[in-house]
Amino acid sequence: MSKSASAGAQRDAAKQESEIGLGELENHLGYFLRRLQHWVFRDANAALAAVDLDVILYSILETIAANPGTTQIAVAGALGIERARMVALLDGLQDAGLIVRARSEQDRRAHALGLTPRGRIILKKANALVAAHEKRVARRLGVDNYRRALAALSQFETG
Amino acid sequence: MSKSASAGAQRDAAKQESEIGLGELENHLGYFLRRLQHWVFRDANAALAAVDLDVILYSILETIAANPGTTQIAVAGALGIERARMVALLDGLQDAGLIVRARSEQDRRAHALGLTPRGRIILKKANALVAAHEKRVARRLGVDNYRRALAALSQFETG
DNA sequence: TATTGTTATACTCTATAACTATA
DNA sequence: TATAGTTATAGAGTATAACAATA
Repeated sequence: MSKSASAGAQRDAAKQESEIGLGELENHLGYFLRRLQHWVFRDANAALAAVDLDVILYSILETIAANPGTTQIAVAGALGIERARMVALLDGLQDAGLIVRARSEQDRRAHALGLTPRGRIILKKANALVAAHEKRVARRLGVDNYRRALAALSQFETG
Repeated sequence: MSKSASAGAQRDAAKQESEIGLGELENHLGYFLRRLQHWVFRDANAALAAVDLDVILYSILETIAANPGTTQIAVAGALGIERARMVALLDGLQDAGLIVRARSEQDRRAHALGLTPRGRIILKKANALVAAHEKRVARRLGVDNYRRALAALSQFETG
């Protein structure tokens, strides 16, 4: 017998998946991107829950850390988030005491973003969790495939 | 001057992106997966709009074509879609006259899914549009990177 | 006039729970 | 008891449009 109903259901689902063909989808990068991303984000979000973050919030913190004093628009552009959505996300990070929004001196329309000391501590913990997650991804994909995928995908230019 | 306000805005956004660093994100596959997937899905959806489909609906049609008589659960499992959501998606395809739901003879709880003649015609057109899209992805990523990415990502096992 | 941050709205997607008919 | 399909609902994400302050 299986360890639990949920484990059994997962196994059955996997079995059914393997019995079904994908047709043309086998030749489409988008299908595999979506499939892998689904797993990667679930694993990363589960890991980051330990510091009350998710992938999006972590990415925002990391981007601010790498670009202190940057603006909401710049972070939104780098991460592909709508600037309208950034507001609520940054509100949350601010309420949690992880970031500060200061008036920019060069352009008083803009907010200069920065991490608080607490933000730096949480980000450091998050980076350790994400590094462990990244190792799981590499192991799951196969270390060689992981390296190839990272090398190939990182050369894609947005625009 | 730029060709239009929109083109100018895009260029400016790209410029700002290139001026911002990504920190640890540069080492994370998930970041690049999301970035590429964003572009790929937008391009594919734009292409499929010509036959009134999007990436999800196209994937469902292709999966049914590759597995005639398959069930809603099996398609949902293969594509990572919730079975609750499949209902409305299949309703749309059925209303458009592209698929049929028949009672399965082996298990009268299940629907045996199939394409209508019109569904086959539309899918054929969609496959041509998607093939052209796939070439754009390959050109944009670089043909070698594209091949490496497809080879690496396709070896990921879900479950 | 254009841009930054903000608010608001509508639509889509995700995650659940519960119901029905079957098994 | 469990599963296939369905309905309903709440939360998150996406896409837009509009406004105030500022450039």
